[in-house]
Amino acid sequence: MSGPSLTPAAVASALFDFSLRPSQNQAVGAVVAGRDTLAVLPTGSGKSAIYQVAGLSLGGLTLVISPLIALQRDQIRSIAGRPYGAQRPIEAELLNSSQRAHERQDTLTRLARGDLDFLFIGPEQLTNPETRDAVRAGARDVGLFVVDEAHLVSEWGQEFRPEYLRLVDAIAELGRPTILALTATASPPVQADITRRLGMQSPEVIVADFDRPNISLAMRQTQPSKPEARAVDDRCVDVVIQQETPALVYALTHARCESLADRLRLDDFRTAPYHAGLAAGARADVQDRFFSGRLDVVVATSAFGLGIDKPDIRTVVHAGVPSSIDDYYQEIGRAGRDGEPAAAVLVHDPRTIRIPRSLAARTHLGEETLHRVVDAIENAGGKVAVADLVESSEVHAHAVDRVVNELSELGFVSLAGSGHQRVVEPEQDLPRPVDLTDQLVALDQRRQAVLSSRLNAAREYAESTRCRRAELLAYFGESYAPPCENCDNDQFSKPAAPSRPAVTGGIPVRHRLWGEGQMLSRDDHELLVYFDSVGYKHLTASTLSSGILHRR
DNA sequence: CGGATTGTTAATACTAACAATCCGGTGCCGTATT
Repeated sequence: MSGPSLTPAAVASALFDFSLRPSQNQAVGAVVAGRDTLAVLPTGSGKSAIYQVAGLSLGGLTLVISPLIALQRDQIRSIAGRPYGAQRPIEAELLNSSQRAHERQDTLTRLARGDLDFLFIGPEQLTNPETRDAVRAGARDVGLFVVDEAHLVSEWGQEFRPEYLRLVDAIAELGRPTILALTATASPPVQADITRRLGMQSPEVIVADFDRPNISLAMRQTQPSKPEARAVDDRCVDVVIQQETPALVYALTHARCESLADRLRLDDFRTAPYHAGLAAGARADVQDRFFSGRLDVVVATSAFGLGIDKPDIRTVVHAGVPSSIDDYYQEIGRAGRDGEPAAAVLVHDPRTIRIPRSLAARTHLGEETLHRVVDAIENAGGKVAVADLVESSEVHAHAVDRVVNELSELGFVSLAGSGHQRVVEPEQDLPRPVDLTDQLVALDQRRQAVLSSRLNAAREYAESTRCRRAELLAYFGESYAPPCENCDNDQFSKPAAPSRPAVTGGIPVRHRLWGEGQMLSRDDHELLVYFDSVGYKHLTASTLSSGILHRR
C-alpha cells in the first residue's frame, strides 16, 4: 500500500533501534534509486533489513521469493504487525500449498486490493495462474521484487526447482519492478549467473568481505586400508571427540547420517541424524533439540542448511568432500556465528568423491532425449504446448522442461504462459534439427565440464598443502596474503608481512582455447580462472605473459 | 546407469585378472487417502 514515502533513514530508525551498516545502506540506497541490486553479505549482517527498509521506503508491494515455507514463516514473524513511526502496522502475508482454502483466499483478496506491504512466496507460486493474477491485480504498485537466497537461482534452477529460471518471466509480467537479489555466498561466476538469469540490468553488485577469521580450517585423511564407510566414520568420530560441541557433521548420504549418528551415540554424544528421508515431525524435533542445547551433534545432509542460524556452533565436520567449494563454504559458514573461535574440519577420503560425482552425472541429458524433443518441436511446426511435447516425444515431462529451458536459454524458442500450460514458440529462423541438437549437446557438455571442475576444485582444496584460507578466498575472487595462522597447513609456517589486499572480484579475461572467463586470483606462479566453457582452471602465470590469456 | 569397491579365483606365496556388488541430495506442488 503506497503510503507517504519515507526516507530510508527514517524507516530504518522507526523499525530498528540501531542504524544500518555501510553495506546495508549501500544496498538500500541503490534499490531506492531504482537500481537492480545483488547483495552478497554474510549471514547475520541483516540481509532482511535491506528489503524491509527499501521496500517500505519505496512503498507499494514488496514481493519476496523465498525457497522454504519454514523460511517464509520466520520472515513473516520478524516483520508482520510491527508498527513503524506514525504509520499503521506492517501488513505481511505468505502464500503456499500448506494453507487452508479460506486463508489462501483471504490473502489473495487482500493482495488484489493492494493492502499488503510484503508477500512471501516460493517461485512455484508464480506458476499458479490464480496467484499470478492476484499479484498482477495488486501489481499496480509492486515496488520491489526480492529474491532471497539468490544463489539457488544458479544452483537449484537447473533441474531441481526449475521455476527459479522462470522468475525472469514473472518479473517482466509485473512491469519490471526493481530487483533485489540477496545471498550469503556467491563466487564471481555464480554472481554473474544470478544477475543474468534474473535479467538484472546493469546491476549494482555489493560484495562484503568473505573471510571468517574465527573459523579454523583443517583436513584430516582417512585410513585407506579400511573400507570407505568405515574409514570415514572412524575419522569423523575422532574429530568430533577432539573438537568442541555443539557440532554439525555433514554427511553425503542418508545412510552415512544414520551410521555416523549411531557411532557417536556409542561415545555418549547426544546425537541425532537429520535428512530429507525423515518425517517432518522428527526433523522439527531435531532442530528444536539442537537449538535449545539438548543435542551435542547433528549428523545431517545438505537438507540441514537454509534458515539454520544457531550462533554457538563450535565445529562443522564434513564426512567427505561436497559438490563444490560454494557448498563447502556455505556449510562451514554456519560455525561460529557468535564470533568466538570455531573449527571447520574436512574429513577427506578420495573414494567418497564418487557420490557428488554420481549426483552431477545424473543431470546429464542423453542425446536421444534431446533428439526426440527437438523433433517433436520441429514436427509441431509452430507454437506448441509443453504438455503436447511430452506426449509426442514420449520423453518424461521433467526432461522436456529442461530441454525447453535450454532452448530458450540458447535463444531458439520463447516461452509463454506458466506451469503446465506453458507454450513454446520457436523463433523464425530456427536452425535445422540436427544443428539444434548439436548445440544442445554442446551446452550439456559445457555444463558437465563446469560441474566436474567445481567438484575438482573442492577436491583440490582438500588436498592442498597451501594456506587454506588463501585457497578458499581465491575461489571467491578475494586475494589474501597467507599465512592465516589458523589452518592446518599454516601451523609450521612463518608469519609474513601483514598485508591485506582489497577484494579483487573477477577480472574479465579471454583464453585462446577456452574463450571468455573471469580471473579469480593470481600470484607470482599461478592463476585461477573460471571459464564459461570448461569451468575452473589453474594456469601458470606465464599464460598471461605469453598472451594465451589476456584481459578483455 | 556407471564406475568404483569389494570379493573370488587361479596359481603358488605374492599378484593379477575378472566378476559380483553396491549406491546415489536439496522442496515445492496438488490430489487422493484416512
